[in-house]
Amino acid sequence: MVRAPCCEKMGLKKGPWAPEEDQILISYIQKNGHGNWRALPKQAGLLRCGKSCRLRWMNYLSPDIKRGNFTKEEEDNIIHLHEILGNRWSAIAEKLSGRTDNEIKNIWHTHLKKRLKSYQPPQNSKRRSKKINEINNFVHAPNSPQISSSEMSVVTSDSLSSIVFPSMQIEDQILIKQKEIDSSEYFSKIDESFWAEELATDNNSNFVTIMAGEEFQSLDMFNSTTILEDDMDFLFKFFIKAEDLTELPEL
DNA sequence: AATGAATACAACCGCCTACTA
DNA sequence: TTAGTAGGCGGTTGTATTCAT
Repeated sequence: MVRAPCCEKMGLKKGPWAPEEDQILISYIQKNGHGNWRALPKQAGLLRCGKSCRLRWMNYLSPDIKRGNFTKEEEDNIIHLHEILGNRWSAIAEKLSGRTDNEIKNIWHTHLKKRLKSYQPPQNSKRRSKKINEINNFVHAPNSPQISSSEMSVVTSDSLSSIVFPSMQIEDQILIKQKEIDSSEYFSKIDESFWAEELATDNNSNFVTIMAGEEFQSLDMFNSTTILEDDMDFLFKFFIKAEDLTELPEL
């Protein structure tokens, strides 16, 4: 099947939008809405293709769009969501009201990527692989310890309560969490010398609980008890974030 | 002041998916 | 079931602006 080009007709305008074109588009949509983007330019009297109109409205003209510079909080939100969602810009945009996927994509490429340059996850380290094996072996051991109710109460009653409720999606947990910490501080601190001391599973709820010193943090993130390399990346970063709240010793 | 490099961001391109006839 | 279409998405490009020399 051959897809027809967006702008079949010759003479349709491309490039930056003129203020007059913006005004025509705004007026038309305010009056008639935008049910059919393909038909819209003809009905509105614009020499643009429907796709171009849609893009202009969605990314620039819509009244729902928040203009102006990104706040520090918004930038932190993007960084954390990108850790979870990757380059799914529209999914990230859904979590940031008033910001478009295009805008978020742009700010990622121009600002935020650089901010994270200092953080390099320990990809191929022997220590890292060994630790993952240890953890997986531990998790699958028939006599894996169970989380006691007293341990769980520690998890859910202190400052970490917002990130451990099993009914919440992990993205929501992060969204709450990210409001409380400053990402620029901890990314530079990460190195592979910092790991959980022990790990235990709750077989009933698929919880993974990391124990470090006197503190316990629980992550409702695995549907299976196998910890994969990718999970570990996430777990690693997540744990570092949790560290900010629990005041673990300096690295 | 001139100019080349770097940056910012709006807009486009092409692919994918959902929907419909 | 299949072909065609519209809308949505992520990657990329083009151009205006800012910065550095």
